[in-house]
This record gives sequence, structure tokens and C-alpha cells, in this order.
Amino acid sequence: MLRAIKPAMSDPRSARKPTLEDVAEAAGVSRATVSRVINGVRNVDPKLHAIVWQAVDATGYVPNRAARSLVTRRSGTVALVVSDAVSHDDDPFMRRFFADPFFGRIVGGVMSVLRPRGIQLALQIVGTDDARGRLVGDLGQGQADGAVVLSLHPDDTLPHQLYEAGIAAALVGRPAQPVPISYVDLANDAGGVLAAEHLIGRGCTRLGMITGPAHVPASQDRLTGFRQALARHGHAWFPTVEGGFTYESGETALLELLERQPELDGLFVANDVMAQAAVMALRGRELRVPDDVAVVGFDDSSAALDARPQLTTVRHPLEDMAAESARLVLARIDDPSLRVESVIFDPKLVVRQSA
Amino acid sequence: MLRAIKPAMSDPRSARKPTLEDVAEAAGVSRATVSRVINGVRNVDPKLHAIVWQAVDATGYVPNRAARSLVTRRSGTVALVVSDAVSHDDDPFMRRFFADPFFGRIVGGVMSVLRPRGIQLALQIVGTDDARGRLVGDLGQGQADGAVVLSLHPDDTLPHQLYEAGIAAALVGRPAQPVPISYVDLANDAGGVLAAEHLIGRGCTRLGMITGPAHVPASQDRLTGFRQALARHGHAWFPTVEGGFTYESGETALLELLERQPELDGLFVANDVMAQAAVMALRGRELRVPDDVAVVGFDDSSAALDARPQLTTVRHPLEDMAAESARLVLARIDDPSLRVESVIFDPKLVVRQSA
DNA sequence: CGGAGCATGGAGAGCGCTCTCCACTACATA
DNA sequence: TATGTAGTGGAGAGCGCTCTCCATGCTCCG
Repeated sequence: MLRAIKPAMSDPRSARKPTLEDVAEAAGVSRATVSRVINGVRNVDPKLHAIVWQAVDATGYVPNRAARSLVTRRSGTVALVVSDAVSHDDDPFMRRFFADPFFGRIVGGVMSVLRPRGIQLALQIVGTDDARGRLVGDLGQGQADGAVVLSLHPDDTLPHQLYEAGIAAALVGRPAQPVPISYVDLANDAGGVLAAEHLIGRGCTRLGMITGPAHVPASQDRLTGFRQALARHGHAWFPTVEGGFTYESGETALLELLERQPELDGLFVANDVMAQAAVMALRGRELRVPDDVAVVGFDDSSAALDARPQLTTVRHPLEDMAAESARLVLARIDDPSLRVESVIFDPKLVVRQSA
Repeated sequence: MLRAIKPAMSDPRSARKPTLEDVAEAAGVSRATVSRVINGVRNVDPKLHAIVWQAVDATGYVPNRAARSLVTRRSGTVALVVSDAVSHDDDPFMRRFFADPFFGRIVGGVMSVLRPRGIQLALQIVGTDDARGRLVGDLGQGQADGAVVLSLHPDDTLPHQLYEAGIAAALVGRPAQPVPISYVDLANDAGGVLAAEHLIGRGCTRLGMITGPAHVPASQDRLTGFRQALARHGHAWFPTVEGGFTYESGETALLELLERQPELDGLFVANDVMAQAAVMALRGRELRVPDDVAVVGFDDSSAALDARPQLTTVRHPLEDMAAESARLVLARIDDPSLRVESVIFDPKLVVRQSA
């Protein structure tokens, strides 16, 4: 007596998935023709075209991505790489980073471009140099066709490695070291200008600024814009204190600034977290915000809303920037010879209570 | 005269990537042996082992994932699926969702499990039924080995479709409709108990609750826990008003609640956003928080920190839950016959100023 | 000393797909 | 009728890998 050799088709896990071959047989054509129809290439008789699609429906065929990318050398995937220089991979900083809306807004922006084109988004986090090396290898091998890179550290070597490896990439944020890779960025200097003009418009005359770390390009640009706008209005000089983008550094910086300019009535802070700290510290000194000192922050992060009074701040169009970075990567994948490009977005002042 | 046929190796894009074959040649062994070494299987002479790794280094070999998964039928990828029932894919709700730390915390939790094992995370957003169908097809074809699913809508059919298709999956949050898929969840009822006991501990006697939508399991559980804990303390009845988890609904609900219980001195609200709205509305009625009415929220979201006074609230261990869901998927991929499992996490009360 | 038994490495098939060739038909042109 | 020219579909190679078989060489015991 013979036993059936075919496995039970009831369990979808063991059921053999239909292949191109099966569709071809069902449609009575060759594998190649089915492939042509599915990929919409070349001249296929419209009659056959219809028959093939019918067979696809009937068999429930879904193309096998692995097989396809093995031959096309395209994975249909773009990686979103978060690169940071932490000592170990489970750094608490990363936890904070993920919990920050910043990350989600970028994901949303990138997805809005990728999804309509049926391209996958693969998330990659690299904290160590070792991980970066592996990532470059994997991308070079075609694990993804390109990468949108979030470099969180100014000394990050990843952009350069990606360039060396010839991987299609775009950076979110101008790289600290010039590197021939396209990037999107915010016109940080324009943000500084916005802050300056708002404070001057309010009638502030004794201004000051808490800057970000001097080696971060965005910090420099915010300062430059602020300074130039003030200069245009005749303010040749104002005190600045460098902060580290953290709450504590904002507090310290404010106290130092007050020492150097006790009459301060207008303050620009290079990010919201430090601005929030500054506002708290001002109130601790019995200075009212905005009546005694008007404060403008930067980022429009959740810190701006947590602060009391809520912060007037400079806002990134982050989703749009992320979307554009995805477009840049896609363009580069299509045509690697494309010239390196940068797209700069304009910030917007969000007026709340602090200024 | 002969021209060199080999392409210039200077451009990494056109340079042929080394394959197993190349490594085998360099090591003077067969392809199969190299494969064995790289995958760490079976008995390979330690001497050859060393030689092979040396050849891997020398050639800069990186395995081709597509080729490998074509034969192993494993992609080495887990999908993080966000499933919602929106009319079109670019719903503003999605924008808000991505900007919410909730999303990032889950990504972080899932990554913490996947990364050490070298497994990719692919992000998938499905808003329409059509997209859901395609997703199930793609996953069935092996685009990913399994999926962590965030179902944002109680009527979502995706979990059931995944089960039908035999795809390894785990849900974050108990499904509204029972379905044989593992899930992680918060002990929402325990959260209700925490809130009740905190309010009673403060001496509140005239209690009330603003619940979430009745059809959302989490809402029901929060109410149940709160009710049972109060009952244990002799509070047989308290007024409840149903809200919709939105700011506006919280406002409206509070006003209705005050009408039914003007003497209210203790309030439990099923999420922070509504709680924040309730606090504002209470202050608008000249009722002090927490002195006149103590308020406990739920989620420990950014709304809890935005509120003034800041909210005492019930906190999810969201990262841990997400990590566990990833573990469940991985376990199921390894052994599809595993029984369906649920892992319930305990919430924690975060005491701030509102109660 | 012969053969069983085991450790080890190689040969080769084949995963599902794309894409280059090539064959064939149909029609126009010489 | 012989030849040129599209347009169309099929045959088949091969992408890079894993894994099952099989051959080989060795040890060990009767």
C-alpha cells in the first residue's frame, strides 16, 4: 500500500509556496513570460498579460524577494542607520534617544517616501566601531541598497566609511567633517536670525546666548546667524557661554551668563533642553520669564512644552527633512553618478509664552 | 597585445564582491568547507578552521544574505508591524504616532533583543486592508521570519490573518478578539488597583473615574482593577464617565463627572492625556489639584510631565514589554509548535504632584 | 593484516528568480 | 520567392549559498 508523499496542505507553514514555475504552468506559458508580466517589462501580448495575472491570483503567488535580489543585486531595502559613539551598545543614551520624538519623526518622514514605492525600511543601530565596520560590510554586500544616516557624534567616521565603500547614502544633518555624501540640513543660521529678530522685536536690548558645543556644526551656525542678525541691528557684542546641550549645562551656563551680563533681558539658547533649564534657573533668581528676561529656545522638542512658561522656540521641519533624505538616497541608488547634493530647510519660529 | 579583462578594482561599486568560492580558493579548500566554518557547524579540522578564517579576512568576504536565505528559507529579519485602521496611508494620526515616545520606546526595546543576535528589524506600516493583505503575503513568502505587531485598532483583523497564514508573531497588547497568537501586555487591572490604593491612602473618599473607550480591553481592565480595589475598601459605587483617550473627551468627561459627583476628591483617569485635560478643567473650576481633587493618570507619557501639577500616574515598562515580545517571536520562529503564551507585566505607580 | 567504523572534505544539486540569447512568426520589401 | 525587420515567447544559464550525499583516509579491533 502506498502512502501519500505530498505533505498535508492544511498547515500553511509546510505548504510549498507557489513559484514562478507554478504560475507559468497554470497560465500555460514559460517562466520568463510570467517574470516579464510581473515586472511589467517589454512587449508581452496583452492577452497573455491578462492570463498571467489571472494565474497569479489563482495560485496566490507572491514573488520571493531573496531569489529576486540574488539576481538583480537589489534588496529593495533602505537602511535607517543611527550611528553614535558610545562605549557599549546598550548605552542609556540610546534609550533616551529612542524615547525622544526626534527619532519617531524621522522614521515617519522616511517611511512616507519609502512606503509608496514598496521599499522596506531596515533599522540599524551602530554604537561601536566594530559594529560600524560590520554594517559597512553588510551594506556593501547588498543587505540594503542605500542608507539614511543619523550621525549623532561629530567625530563619527561612518559617513566617510560609507563613501569609501561606495554605498548610496544621505545624511540627516551636515557632517562635521566634509565628506562627499549628500545631506539634508536645517538652515541653523536662519534659525539664529529668527531668534534675534524676535527678541529685538520685543524690545530686548541686553542680549545673551547659551550656545551648543563649539565643535558641532549646528551650534556654530546658530550662533553665527544670531550674531549677524544682531550686528545688523547695531549690537556689536553680546556675551555667550558654551553649553553641552544638557539640562545641567544649561543651568550652569545661565548663571555664568548672568554674572557677565546682570542686566540681561533677552536670551537665545541653542536647544530647548538647556532653555528649559535656563528658564527654571531664571525663575530661581526671581527673574520673570518673559517679562524680565525673554527666552527663545531651539528644536521645538517636548522640553519646549514641558517648560513653564512654554518656550518660544525655533522649529525643524524634521519630517520633511527626513523624507528628502530618503529621496536623495533613492536617487543615488538609481544613478550612482549623481552629483553630491545638499538640501537645506528653513526653520520656523514657534511663538509661545517665553518670549 | 592583451588588455586586462578584470575590471578596475579602484571603484568599490563595480568591484566584484568576494564569494564563498573566492574564499575557498584562497584557503585551498572547497566551498562546502568554508560554509561549514562560517556557520560553525559540524566537525572541521581546527587547522582548516584557522586557515579559512584567515582567508575570509584576507578577501574581505561578507556572506550574501539573499543567497543564504534563498536556500535556508530564513531571512534573519523580524518585522515590526504597526497596524492601524485609517482610511488612507498618510493619516495625520500616524504622524502623531511616530512623534510619540511610545513608538520609539518600543523600537528600542525590540532592538535590544534583536541586535545582539544579529537579526534585522524591518519596519512595516499598514493602514489599509489592502496593505494588510500584501503584508501577510510578503511575510508568508519569507520577507521576514516573524513579526512583532502593534495593533492600534481593536477591530484589527491582522492578528487573525497572521495566525491563518501561520506566521510567527507576537502582539504588543492583548488583542480585543481572542486569537491564538502570543502577546505581552500590561496588568492593566493592577494599574487600576495601584491608583485606587494611592487615592484611598491619601484619604480620598468621594471617588470617580474617567474611563477609556469601552471596547478597548485595556480600558476595561483599568476600570475593573480600580473598581475591585475600591470595593475591597468598602466603596461599593463611584461614578464613571467614558472618554475617548483624547484631550477634548477628557475635558468633557470631567465636567459630566463633576455634575454627578460635585464633592469629588479623588479621580482616576484612564490615560494621561485625558488626565491632563481633567486637571486643567478642574483648575478652571477653581478646584485645586491635589488639595481639592487628587488625580491619578495612566501611561506616564509626556502629557504627565507637561501637566501642572505634574501627574501622578501609572507607568508601563514598555521597553521590557517590547523586548519580551521580540523574544516570543524569536522562540516561535525556532519552534513553531510552541504553545501560545502571554506575558503580563506589572505597572508601577509614579508619584508626582497631582495625587 | 583486513575490514569495520568514523571523522572529514569534496562534488554537485538546487533554492526561485532574472535576463540574455535565440527561435519563431508575421509582414513588408526587393 | 528570397531577404529584412520587428515583435514575441522559450530555453537555459547562473546569481551565491547550503546541505545531502559520497569518497577518502585514518584508527582500531578481531
